[in-house]
Amino acid sequence: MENLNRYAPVLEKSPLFSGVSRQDLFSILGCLDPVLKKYPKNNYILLLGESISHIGIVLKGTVQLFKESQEGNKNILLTLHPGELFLEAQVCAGLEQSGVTIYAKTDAAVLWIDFHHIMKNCSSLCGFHTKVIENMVGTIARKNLELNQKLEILSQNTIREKLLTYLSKEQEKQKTNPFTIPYNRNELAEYLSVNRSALSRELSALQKEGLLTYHKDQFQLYFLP
Amino acid sequence: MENLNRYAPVLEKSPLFSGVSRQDLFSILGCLDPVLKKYPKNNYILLLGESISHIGIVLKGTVQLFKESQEGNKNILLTLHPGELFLEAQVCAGLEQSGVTIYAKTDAAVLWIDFHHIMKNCSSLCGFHTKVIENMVGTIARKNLELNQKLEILSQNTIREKLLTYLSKEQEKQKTNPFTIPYNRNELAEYLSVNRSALSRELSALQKEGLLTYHKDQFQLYFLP
DNA sequence: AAAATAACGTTGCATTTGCAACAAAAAGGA
DNA sequence: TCCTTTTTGTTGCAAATGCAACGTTATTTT
Repeated sequence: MENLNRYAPVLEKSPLFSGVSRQDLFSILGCLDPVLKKYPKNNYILLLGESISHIGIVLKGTVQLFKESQEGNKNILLTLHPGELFLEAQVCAGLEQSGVTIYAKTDAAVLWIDFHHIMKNCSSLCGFHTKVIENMVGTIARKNLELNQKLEILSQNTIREKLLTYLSKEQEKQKTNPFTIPYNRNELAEYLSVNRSALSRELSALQKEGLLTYHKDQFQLYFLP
Repeated sequence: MENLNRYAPVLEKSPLFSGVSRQDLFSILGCLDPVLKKYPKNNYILLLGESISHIGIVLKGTVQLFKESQEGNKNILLTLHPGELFLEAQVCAGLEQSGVTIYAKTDAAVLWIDFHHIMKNCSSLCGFHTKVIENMVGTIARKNLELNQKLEILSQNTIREKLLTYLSKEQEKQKTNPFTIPYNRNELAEYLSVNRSALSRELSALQKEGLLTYHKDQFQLYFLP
């Protein structure tokens, strides 16, 4: 548990513990029986098909979720940063095996918490537990809305429309106009499920037409979303 | 509350109350302070932008969720039947205004339950509450996985792959081999976000190649998923 | 039954996209 | 600094897709 002290700032700002004071945080953690694990850069955290019973909290580093097809193609589903949860939907839905692959893009640390420990009220800490459960529901619900947004992007039928939909949403989220996206070209192409060179082609066409400018992962839009 | 008696069978089989006996059901309902409302055929249940604080349970009729674009195009997101929940993700995520329009396709009845009443344990009924909360989390989490499945389908890059992915999943779900899909061609094309005639073209190609046979909404697969 | 409507399949053509190969630019290492 | 590796842009070509128009088959209505 002492090891966890250094991650207290991350845990405090984690959506799972939002609204919980640092003191209460450690009371709750003592009750949730969490497991801290560390993963070196470019190592797998969880493989497709492995059994799952715990939800994960990223404490350090960048963690990516992939969907692998039988042919071995990898498709980025999510990129996670410290404080964020993963596997919570699968575990809460009662899945027993992972349908995704999880990967440490940088050196990473993950806190694993058994789902049943979260849902079962222990007698002494009901108040805290209620808050944690509420936070977990909220987290899953927000992820739900995010998935809906990605569906909206992927259901556009041209690369141009996918790009404009994605960039608009990203710009609205960040509320600044030159803004930075969290993907390089390859990753963006994977995220949008399109060919990388076709994506580059479309980007320069959009720039030529004056709809936007970009450099690397910096974008500026010249149209109203 | 008496009015609710006639809807007990629907409520019992609703995912929100699964595993709850009829007796307990009414205890819980007394504590959740639900509001029953009826809507005539072809009337709006909720407009875009209206404030939301309650989750809905369809008690009777067919209810449709629409996404409206700025241009006014309406896009069916979901068609709901008795027992099913709606707005649960939006409300649990803390959204205060609706991003969708909801509509009574037939005469309908809806039970509205304040989200905060679900999450706040009342002193006397903790056991029931825990079950209801668990059900709600599970429902949102499963919807989450469904969205992930649709994302997997839409992230395939050819119509052929989208079709085969969709049909495989549908076949596995139904576990019978000549099986029936819930869409006609137009709806299937919309679901897969592809052109209808291109879809037909691909279907007959697949049939010609012996991978499957079909007639209307009946499909039979000749490959192992 | 006849007529009208809707659903589905087919096809030619224009556009979009994927693919591959290569060039240019940027980043990282020795 | 120089060299290597990675990232990004460019382009020709083939394949896939959207689009539109039309014919056929099912379904519904009168």
